[in-house]
Amino acid sequence: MKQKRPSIKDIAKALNVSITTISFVLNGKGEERKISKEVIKKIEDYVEEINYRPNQVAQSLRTGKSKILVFMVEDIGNRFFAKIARIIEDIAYEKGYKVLFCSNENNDKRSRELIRVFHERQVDGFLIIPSPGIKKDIENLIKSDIPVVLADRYFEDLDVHHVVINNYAAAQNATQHLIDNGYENIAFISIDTQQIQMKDRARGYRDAVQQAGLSPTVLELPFEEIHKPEGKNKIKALLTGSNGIDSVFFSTNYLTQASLEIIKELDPKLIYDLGIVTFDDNEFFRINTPSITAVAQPLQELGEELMRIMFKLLKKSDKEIPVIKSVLDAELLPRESSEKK
Amino acid sequence: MKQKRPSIKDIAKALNVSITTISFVLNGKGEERKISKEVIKKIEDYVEEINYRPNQVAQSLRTGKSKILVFMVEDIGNRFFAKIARIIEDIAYEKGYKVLFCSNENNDKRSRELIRVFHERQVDGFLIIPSPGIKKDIENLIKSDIPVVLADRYFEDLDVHHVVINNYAAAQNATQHLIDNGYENIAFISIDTQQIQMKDRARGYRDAVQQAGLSPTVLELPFEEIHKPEGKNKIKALLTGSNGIDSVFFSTNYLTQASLEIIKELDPKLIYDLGIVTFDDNEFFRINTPSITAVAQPLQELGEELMRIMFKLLKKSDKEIPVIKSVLDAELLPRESSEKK
DNA sequence: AAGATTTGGTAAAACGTTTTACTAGTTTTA
DNA sequence: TAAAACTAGTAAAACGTTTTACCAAATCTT
Repeated sequence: MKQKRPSIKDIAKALNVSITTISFVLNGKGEERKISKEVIKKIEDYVEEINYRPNQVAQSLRTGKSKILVFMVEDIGNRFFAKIARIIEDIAYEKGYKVLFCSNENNDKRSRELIRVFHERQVDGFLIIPSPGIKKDIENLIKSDIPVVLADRYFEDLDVHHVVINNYAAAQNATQHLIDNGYENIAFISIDTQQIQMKDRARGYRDAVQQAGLSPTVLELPFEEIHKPEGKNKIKALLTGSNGIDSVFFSTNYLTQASLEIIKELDPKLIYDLGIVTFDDNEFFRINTPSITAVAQPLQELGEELMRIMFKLLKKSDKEIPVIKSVLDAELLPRESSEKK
Repeated sequence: MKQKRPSIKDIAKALNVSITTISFVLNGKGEERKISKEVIKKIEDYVEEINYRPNQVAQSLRTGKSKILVFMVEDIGNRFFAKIARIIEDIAYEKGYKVLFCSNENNDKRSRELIRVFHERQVDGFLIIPSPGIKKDIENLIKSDIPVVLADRYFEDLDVHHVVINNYAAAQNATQHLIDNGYENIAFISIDTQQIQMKDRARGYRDAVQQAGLSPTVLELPFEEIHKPEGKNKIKALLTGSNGIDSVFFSTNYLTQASLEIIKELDPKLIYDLGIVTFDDNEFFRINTPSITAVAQPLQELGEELMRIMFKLLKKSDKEIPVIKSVLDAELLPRESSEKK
């Protein structure tokens, strides 16, 4: 019933050749190893006939390569990461690699655990959206000579391949867009973190505001408060306070989402008056009334660039390759929410 | 520099015991196999000290188990699947399993290829959202005695574990909701497919409409037309035609998304007049003005149920387990888009 | 006190590959 | 014509585990 899959040994027995010969033929080394045309043909035909497929686990054990990559993100349920995941998946499969996705919750302990687990499993490379405190772990990973490419953010004092966007310019540009449209009291709502991408966005915002002679208003929420009452209340306070905020720039998609809900709850009319720009685009921003102005990250390009670097590293496992720091440009998509009111 | 990871053999050498003994201890069979307390302690301490981790590839080769599950969806970039993926991921990791996600594009060829590839890789189980024509492949998979659980849809004439929602009731209920709110000319926009979940939704719609003495209007788009001009034009025609449609029930999230865009483009006011209900919820439906009434599938429950069945199968690989057909209830979330106008 | 059982282990095979080192026979070279 | 080189392969080790089958010494049983 449950007959086992044929192995090289079975083929060897059936064809009366050694398993070595078969292995050579299967790996395209037939010519090189001076195996005769007839034997090659005989083996290839038989392999075709019984639909033999090498056992990849055995191959992995022997070669130390698994043809599996890991893509570690904050949350695979989040649109931004899920979309990139899909792009990466497609590229990887084309080249015979599989991708394991995992969510680190932007949590160091969880990141560490995941890295450990996959390192044990001999994955061939890591694509990582790093949580704030795993610099050491990334460093160790690289020391053990396994390809690592970071995405979305990186560590300033650790030389490792990464592809990010120009957060500073994008944020400055987005803020300037609000200024150009006549907004004078622009708030910046962000996450309280030391991560470089957020710090760059804050810098971009601040510089734009200050250069325009306006004064910044910054609200930075702890990551874990975002979906809790504390966080909500802080956002509410900012929007309804006596500070005269006329527009908001959100640094990331889940803040926008949470805030739009609060705005709707607070006063359904408010959304028409408030100027809004957000980081990270979403199909529903186009559909929404008013449609929401967004800084769209180049997801396709980002995924492609990540994989381009990864495959480069996989080819030359040597660290001969100088560190690649790829910086892409985001695109501001002006929509109704940031028009002059 | 690149010192290799310690293996059992290294431990054996260091402690002067056999690798057998170490293996027994590591697998918790120390007591059972009458290994002395001291030896057990010695081994455990040393393992801890050098932070030894067994090579999982070797374990897989030997045991035939990989501790990897596959979750095959239509598109991991789609919110519905990404959210379930996240839930599944969390449950799996808790039990020491990893999950490989892959997107089949609802395409049979791609599904087949993916199943083959992962079967070769000795994954321990498959969670599949099947494309229409892979019944045979699923059947073969089951024959080779590997756990398979289908989700979202199944094949009527193939007895295999699955967890779905009660699409008929949910669609009927959603349609009835529109009827109750005074809509009289309700269109149903769906995908042209023989897949059971869509057929059930269509049935639910038809029955509700007919029981109310109204007449059905159904538009079924070929899957590949959804994001193309052909599809768009058909939707446009339906919405602006002389048929007097006063409301629409969308059978799936990407249709809703595409249509909302068309509606906005066509006439920004239209969305306030048209009654709208959609399958699959989304955070932005709450935020949208008007907020969009949706049939929310119980994602958490769905993921949990899938994994509950999967683990049951993994324990008793025997097919002793009678086929589990789990049917969950979806929840209608009435919002502004379906209110009486 | 002789056989049976228990204790505390160990040796070696096996999982399915890849790869290194070898060989017997044939052909070429000098 | 003897040495060198090539041809067409093969045997066996290795990757790191698990597991079966075994063993010698100690203890128990009658």
